[in-house]
Amino acid sequence: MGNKEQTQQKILMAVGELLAKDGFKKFGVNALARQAGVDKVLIYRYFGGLPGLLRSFGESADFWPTLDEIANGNLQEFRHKPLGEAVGELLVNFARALRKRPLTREIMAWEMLEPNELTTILAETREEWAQRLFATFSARLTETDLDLLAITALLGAAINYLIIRGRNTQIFNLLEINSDAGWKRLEESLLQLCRNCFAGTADG
Amino acid sequence: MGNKEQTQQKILMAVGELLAKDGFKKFGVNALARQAGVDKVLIYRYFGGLPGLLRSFGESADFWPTLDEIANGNLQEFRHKPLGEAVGELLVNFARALRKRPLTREIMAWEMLEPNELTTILAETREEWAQRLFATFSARLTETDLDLLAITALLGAAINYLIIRGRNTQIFNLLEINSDAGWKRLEESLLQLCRNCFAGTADG
DNA sequence: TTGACTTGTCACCGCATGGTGACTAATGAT
DNA sequence: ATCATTAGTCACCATGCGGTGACAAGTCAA
Repeated sequence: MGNKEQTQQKILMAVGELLAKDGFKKFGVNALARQAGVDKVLIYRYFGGLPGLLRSFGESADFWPTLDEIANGNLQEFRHKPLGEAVGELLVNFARALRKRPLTREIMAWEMLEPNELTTILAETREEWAQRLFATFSARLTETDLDLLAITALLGAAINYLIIRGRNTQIFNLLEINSDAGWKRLEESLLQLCRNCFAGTADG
Repeated sequence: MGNKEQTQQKILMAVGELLAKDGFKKFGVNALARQAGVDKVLIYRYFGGLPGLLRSFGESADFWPTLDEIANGNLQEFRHKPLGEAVGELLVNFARALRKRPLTREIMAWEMLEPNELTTILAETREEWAQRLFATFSARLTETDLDLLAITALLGAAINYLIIRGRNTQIFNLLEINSDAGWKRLEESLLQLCRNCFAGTADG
C-alpha cells in the first residue's frame, strides 16, 4: 500500500516542476497528475482540487526574496545611505533576486493573465513585503518632495516587465534584456536615475 | 446567397470585438465564429486559419499611436526642448495614448505570454516606431553621458507594465493605477525622473 | 476471521476545442 | 436548360480537459 504523505509531496513537487518545465499555459489537473506520476483523483482527495493544491504549494516555498536578500543582509545600513543611493541599490538587488527565480517569474507572468490562488498568495506576500520596506524609510520622507511611492511603483513596474518579458524575448527597445551585459546597462541606468533624481532635493 | 466580402469583414470585426470582450484567454476559432455569427469553416476558407486571420487583422487597424500623437502633433518642437523635458513629455503622452487603446493593451498583454502573428505585427510596428523616434534625437546624444536607450527601456517598460496590469488590477505598490488621480501621480513622477536625471549633465 | 477504513487504479461522463468532408442552394456563363 | 462555381450549413472526428463513481488491495482494530 502506498504512502500518503509521500504522495502528497510528489504532487507538491510536481507543481513546481511542471510550472518550470511548461509554464502555466499547460497547467492543469491532468498534466499535473502525469508529472507527479500519480492518479489525478488523489489531487482532489488530498487537496480538494487545484485551488487547494496551489494554496498548499504557495505556502510551502520561498518565491519572494526576503528583505535581507534585497539589502545584502544589512537593512540598517541602508537607512543611513543617501536616499537615492539606497532606493537604487535596493531596486537593483530586487531585480537580481527575481532574475534568479524562474518559478517566481512564471507566477508573475501568470498574474498578468488571471488571478488564482497562487498569484494571490504571491501578491499578498509582496504587498506585506513592500509595506515593511516602505516603513523602513517612512521617517525620511521629509527629506524630499518627490513622490517616493509613485517613483518606486514606476521603477518596480519596469523591473517586473523586463523580468517577465525576458522569459521569451531577447530584445526590448534595441536592448538585450536576457544577457548579463544588457542587464548591466539597465542596472547602471537604474542607479543613475535614482541618484540624479533625489540629488535635486536635500539628501540625508 | 451571402456576400463574401461582407462575411470577411464580419470575421475581421469579430477579432477586435472578442479580444475586447473576453481578452485573449478565450480566443479561438470556435469563439470567434460564434462572435461573428458565422460558421468557423469560413475562417479557414477565407483566411487559411487563425494565423492568417490575425495577420489580416493586424494589418487593418491602428493599434499603435503615431509619432505625431505622441508629440502633440509637433515633433519638431521637441527637438529644441531640453532633453529631459522632451523625453519625459513624450513618455507621458505615450502612456496616455496607450491608456486610450484597450485593444492594444490586450495585445500587449498577449505579447508577454506568448508570441503570435498579431503580437509580431505589433512588435514590428513598435520597433520601427521606436527607431524613428530615436533617430529624431540621435544628434543630441552627445549632450549627455547617460545611457538613453537603457533609460527609455526602463521607463517604457514601466509604462507597459502598468498599462497591462491595469486591465485587471486596481492597486499596485499601494497606488491606484486605474484612476486618473493615480496616473496623475505617475505622470508627475515620470516627468521629475526625466528632468532631474538629465539635469545633472549638460542640457540643450 | 470479520468488518471498517485507507490508498490507489481505472473507466467513464460531459464538454469544448481545432479541424475536415459532404452537402445544399444560389449564381452566372455557355 | 445545363453545368460548374461559389457561399454557406451541418455533421462529424479525434483530442484534451475537469471531474466523479466504482472497485481492488492492503491495513488495522475488534
